[in-house]
Amino acid sequence: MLRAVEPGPEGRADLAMAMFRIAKPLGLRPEELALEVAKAVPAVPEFTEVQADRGFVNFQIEPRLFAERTLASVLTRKERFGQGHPRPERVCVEHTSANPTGPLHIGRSRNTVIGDTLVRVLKMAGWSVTSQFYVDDVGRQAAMLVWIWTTPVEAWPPEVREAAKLPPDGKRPPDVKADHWYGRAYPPTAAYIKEHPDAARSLAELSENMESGKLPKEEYRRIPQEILEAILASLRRMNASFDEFVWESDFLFDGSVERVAEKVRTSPRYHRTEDGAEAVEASDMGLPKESPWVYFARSDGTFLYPARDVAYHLQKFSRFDRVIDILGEDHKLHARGIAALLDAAGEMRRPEVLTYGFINLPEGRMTTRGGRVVNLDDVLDEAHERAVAEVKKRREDLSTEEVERIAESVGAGAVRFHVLRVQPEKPIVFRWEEALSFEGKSAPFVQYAHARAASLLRKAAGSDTGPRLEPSPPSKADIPQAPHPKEIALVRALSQFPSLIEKVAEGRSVHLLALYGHEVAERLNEFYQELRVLNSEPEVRAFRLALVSATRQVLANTLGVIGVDALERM
RNA sequence: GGGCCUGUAGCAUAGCCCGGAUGAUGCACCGGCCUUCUAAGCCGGGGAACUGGGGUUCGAAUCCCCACAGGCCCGCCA
Repeated sequence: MLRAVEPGPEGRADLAMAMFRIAKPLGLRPEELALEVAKAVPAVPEFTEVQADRGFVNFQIEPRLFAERTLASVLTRKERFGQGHPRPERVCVEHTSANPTGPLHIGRSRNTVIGDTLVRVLKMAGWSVTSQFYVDDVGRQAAMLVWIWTTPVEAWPPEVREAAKLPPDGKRPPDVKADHWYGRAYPPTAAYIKEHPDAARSLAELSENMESGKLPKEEYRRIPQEILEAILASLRRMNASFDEFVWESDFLFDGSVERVAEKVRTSPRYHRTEDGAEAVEASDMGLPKESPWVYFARSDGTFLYPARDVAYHLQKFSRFDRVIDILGEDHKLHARGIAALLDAAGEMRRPEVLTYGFINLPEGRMTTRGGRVVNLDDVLDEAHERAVAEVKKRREDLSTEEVERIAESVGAGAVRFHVLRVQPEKPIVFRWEEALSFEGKSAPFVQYAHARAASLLRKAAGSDTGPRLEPSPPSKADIPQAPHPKEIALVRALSQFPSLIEKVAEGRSVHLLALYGHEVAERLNEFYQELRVLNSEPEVRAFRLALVSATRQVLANTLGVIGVDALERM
């Protein structure tokens, strides 16, 4: 694709056209063609200057008109600035879907940050979006939770009891969240079962009773449910939430898994091993040639996870036009297996799979069983604590409650922004100092710019404790003959928001939103440093107030899309 | 061994899909700026032949091939 007109280099041109490609077939020198073209462009009010420069045709945009149109658009559309036209398709975004066996670690939070941000940006772009969390309450790890926690603590295997480090009375202290509490026994139980075949057998039996419905689901969902609630509480701190929860076991009981299996058995891909295990052949769908099998049922007849996941996806396709899954890169191959099973089940549609790289620690990969994990809650708590110290350092006038509230927004925002700003496929090495940075490319930097703008607007309206001034769009007469370069740069940044939303929604490149937020904040800070607003000359005051108001709005919209609180003061 | 992804200043990143005009930003470093709108800020400076090697092109960080390095995966687990 040939992009005829593109942004020119900073300071030289607002828009530029390269002549090289066009010049060649015409047998002309690009430099000459540029001169010709520049001469031929008719004078329009949008451009102040059209010039040839070494094979490029450079355009300068008329700043007053540009400012007038941009500010009018922002100030009339307000929180809807950037909103795309409604689109008829329904989209489902499944993300996070963490097994409710313990607390979320920071690595898994990347799934949430990417997924929740994508949901927000797709909504802004005009899609109707439903977010789903797939709750795994089937299989070994779910059974393990039931197995250990329905047994009185005194009856636990001693090594499990010791490794779980429960208090002497074995009761959960009120300040310990359910995910952290139940999660304690999980790794030692897993280790114990590995060592003890008899335990493994009784676990398998329990698992079977769960799947067959002998054990009522209310019974075995109790603990996963509690853990899930606790996980959701942590996610809420990061402004992430879900529209729907889909329980894996439901597909077992409504017969949909069985129906999938029946369909698949008629497929040419279908394969049954000598032992009676069932699989599908998928060497043509990216599975390794050495083991092209996607197993969906064990030889004892019980179903494997892929069978349930396919049933789940068929349900998604029955309700949605587009299905997006956010997965860790370790699930890439499984996603191909699901695609193969969907194919065998006669479903031609495929989920769009977005994968992201792991968050590792400087000393290596995070492992729950090795005890080398950083929990999301710990990161959020630490972020909160550091933010409290920062806020107190600069604001002595605020109440304790307000300091707490601001610190929570700043801390959680910093964490979310830190994870968001990196292109998803890149691995991240988690370092505390970087994750909890409150300056530079960070959420607090953007929040700070928003708070500055908000403060200016309140003061312009009369009082720092009152409502913000809401200027109407400036008329051309209000706009200075020659706006300051800092003003133009700011207008230019604001004008890019709608097309950015479009681009991010289209390409699912959510990290660009964080970068854009930083960009706008930086432009505002530069403007703020150089030019006065409140006590400026009367001929520019109205324009600057409108510019500040528009900037605040765009910052608020950007922060809204990335899921970070836009603060009035900090 | 095979497959997918990544490799850009001391560190962390954007740009790569869709090739263009002196490679952008943050942290760190050096030097400035709080008696007027919040210094979580601003201004200035040093620091990169974009992992290496070939190729395509008027032009390559960007496209193609090879090599090297790192991440992830290759279960009748989920």
